Amino acid sequence: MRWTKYFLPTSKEPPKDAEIVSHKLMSRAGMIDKISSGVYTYFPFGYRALKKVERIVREEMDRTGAVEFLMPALQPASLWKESGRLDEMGEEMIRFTDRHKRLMLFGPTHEEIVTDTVRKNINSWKQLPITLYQIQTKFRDEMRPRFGVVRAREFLMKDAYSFDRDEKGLEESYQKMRVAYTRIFKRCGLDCSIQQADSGVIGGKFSEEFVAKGECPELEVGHIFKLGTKYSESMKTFFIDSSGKEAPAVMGCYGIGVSRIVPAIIEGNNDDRGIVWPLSVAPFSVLLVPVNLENAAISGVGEKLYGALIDNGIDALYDDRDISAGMKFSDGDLIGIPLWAVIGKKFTEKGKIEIKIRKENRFVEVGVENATDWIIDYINKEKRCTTL
RNA sequence: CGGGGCGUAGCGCAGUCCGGUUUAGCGCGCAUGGUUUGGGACCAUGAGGUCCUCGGUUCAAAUCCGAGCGCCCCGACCA
Repeated sequence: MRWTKYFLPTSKEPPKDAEIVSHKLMSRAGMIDKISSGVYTYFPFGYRALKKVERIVREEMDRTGAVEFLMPALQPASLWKESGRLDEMGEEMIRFTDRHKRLMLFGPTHEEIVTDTVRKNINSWKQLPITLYQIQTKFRDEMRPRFGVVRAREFLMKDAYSFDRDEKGLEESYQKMRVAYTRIFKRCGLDCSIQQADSGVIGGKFSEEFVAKGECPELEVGHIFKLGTKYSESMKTFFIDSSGKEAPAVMGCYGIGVSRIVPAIIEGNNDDRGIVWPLSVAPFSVLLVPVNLENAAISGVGEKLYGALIDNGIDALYDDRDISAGMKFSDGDLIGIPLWAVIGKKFTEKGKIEIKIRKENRFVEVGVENATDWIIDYINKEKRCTTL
């Protein structure tokens, strides 16, 4: 991507309402833009980070054998009446009456829908166990949104629901998810602890939450629940077991605040100059910095290197703006791309590209012809470390 | 939802107490021209405003009064 063709508005000053470092940096680095209290637009740079996280989540969920699908954000209140949660959820749930005077809501979570799906389509023990998941926008009318996208009223969530024949099966499904969660957060560069938690409105008998470390008092980035038969009993989700008797499916549900992971990563990966992305979730892997575009030799090599990186499938951002070197470096630090390839002084003096490793603040000089290979090697090496 | 604060150019703010030299300013950003080009450069010129909205007081309102809307902070709440 060429910076001049991209939409990446950076700024020196954080917005006045930003309190925590991740919120300040996400705003300054042109990742998000507040539209209303707790409601944000993801700008392209922020959206890329979100998609990187989403991909890791998806890969790890698929690895457990969970099956991806998509439920509606818009839901009829009637299903919630059935489960008994219509009154329980209160004002946090965004409700409205449609033109037919039917009470509708924007889903804050999806136990009711998925339970309905399973009761209509699964009736034998042979079809179990199954775990379904989706990555979708959730709506919660938080009393007090804050910390940027950390506690928003509209946010992206991965929610998974397991259905088992019995308690033993639930235990297995639950443990699979627990392992997957650990892998997901590790791959995202998050340092998480697992704590036993209150199950709240979701209910069930046991739950654990994954809490990311950082100055931010929130997060919690994931929460897994053993629901048991709370929903399957109230919503009559029964199957015929191997002895021919009717039994309620034993459920678990597992949430990850996908959009919350992004600020959590930044909380743990920044310095006084800006974000320091882990390679696994960085919006771009490489930042290409030609120091002076009016120097034909520099811009020539810049173009060549950019082309070579793109041809090799490396997601590179080419800073082709005609601005001072200082500005490029400052913006580069702010947006925190892991690898930089600087074409400047060392190039005009001795034909070397300077590769900066952002997190180590270390420079490596590489000959022009070796730069692409060096970068590819580095990226592959890092990938091996973080894929486990 | 209780308590507090704020709303003036794209962003950050001063001016509001004490109404009138204010043509409503400053910094950043933006545009044009020139000098620059390894850590947010400099000079010159310029564009950009329903002073949150509505109503009231007054000869006169960004400034005083009332209502509304929006945003933030503290608390309570939060799969």
